[in-house]
Amino acid sequence: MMSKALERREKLRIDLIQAAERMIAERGLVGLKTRDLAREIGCANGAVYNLVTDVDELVLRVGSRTLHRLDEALSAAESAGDPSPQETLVRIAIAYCDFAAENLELWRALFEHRMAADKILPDWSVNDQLQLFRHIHHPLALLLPKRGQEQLGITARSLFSAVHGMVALGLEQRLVAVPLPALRKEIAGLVRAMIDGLVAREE
Amino acid sequence: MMSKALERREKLRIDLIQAAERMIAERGLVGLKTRDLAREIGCANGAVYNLVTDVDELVLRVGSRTLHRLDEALSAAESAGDPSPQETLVRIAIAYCDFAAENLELWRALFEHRMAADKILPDWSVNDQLQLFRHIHHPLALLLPKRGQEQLGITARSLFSAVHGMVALGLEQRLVAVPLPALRKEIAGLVRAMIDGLVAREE
DNA sequence: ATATTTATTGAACGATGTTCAATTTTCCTG
DNA sequence: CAGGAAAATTGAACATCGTTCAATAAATAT
Repeated sequence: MMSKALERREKLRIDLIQAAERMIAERGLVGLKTRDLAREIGCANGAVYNLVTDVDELVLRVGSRTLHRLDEALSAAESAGDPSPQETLVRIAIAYCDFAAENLELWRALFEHRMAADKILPDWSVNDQLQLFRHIHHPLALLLPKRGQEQLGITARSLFSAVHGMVALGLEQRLVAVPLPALRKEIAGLVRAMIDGLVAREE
Repeated sequence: MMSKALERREKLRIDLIQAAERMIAERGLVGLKTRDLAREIGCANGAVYNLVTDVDELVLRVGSRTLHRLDEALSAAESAGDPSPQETLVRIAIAYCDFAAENLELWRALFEHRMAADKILPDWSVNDQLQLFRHIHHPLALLLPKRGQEQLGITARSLFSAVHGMVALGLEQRLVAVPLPALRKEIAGLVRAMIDGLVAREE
């Protein structure tokens, strides 16, 4: 039942996604071109649309891979080192910063990509994204024991967003680019301050 | 000396920028098309390039207007209400959030727009952007009297970036959209926590 | 008025994402 | 294994962009 053809298709699909990943990493989201992809994986331009319905889908598939790698990086930071919740949250924030710096274009693609407003993004893509807050949730629960799950989720999201903002503007070279070590130090300082403030207000 | 022609040109240029502003506000940065602009201001497609060298320049000009309006909104928030530095900073953060919500596409265009890597952005555009941290700088100086100008500038930038991150991810409809009142409340809470934490660490 | 300088035009160019009829390949059946 | 059905692949064609530029029109200077 189409085994040979399906195999080839599947292999090509993987090649395509990897090629897209390389291309985004090297030239940014705007540097992703179907004709270049086709040439790189050895097929016709139109064949890309046999493997993927859209470039949108392609970008989402690359984004899924990026999110999973990011998830691994945050998991590693979560478990390694000082187990106190404060320092765990600081490590996670620094790990987020480092991942963004080391995977700048792929990380940017996660947020820069805009789909047509009418198209809804698939479930697997949504789930990928929501997993990120998970890492913050647990240490934060230890620090803020009086808060319910709901409130905790919101605060986790806020904390994540705040760090994201520091990384996003910090790595923007358009303005004065902040040197990475300085950025890491700033993030650590502000995360500690936020935690102190949150814990103090809790009591 | 070309007075009639220069007048017309100048009027057209203003029309063009205003039309671009409307178009971005209505359809986002991706909805900005030179042919639509030309039709709207009543000139040929190619004439757009007599008024502006690029669409890049056009986007930057619209961005400059947006930044100035944002600046006004933050200035208003800075002076109105409780003059304590804590509450002033909270008001500025909320004002940033409100401005972003009310000018969503124009505000997004400030950050979504990417120029070709080789092109350098003009001075007037850089200056516009650096003004924003100014609003935070003064109240923060009152709260952290021991810090020098340099350190203060960095912290101001971090605080701004953190709020920016909360607004950016909070207004993203791709994930679970946070209702605006909830977002405002979250921002106020985290800003107060950050300030408390920063002040406590200062001593 | 006429010549010269300048501004405006809109057709054309080169990319780009996407589609689709024609072709080639793969698979199933007798 | 042969040969027709089914499916996959192709690459030319389409629509839409930003951008350019020779030709035209307008404005200014003489």
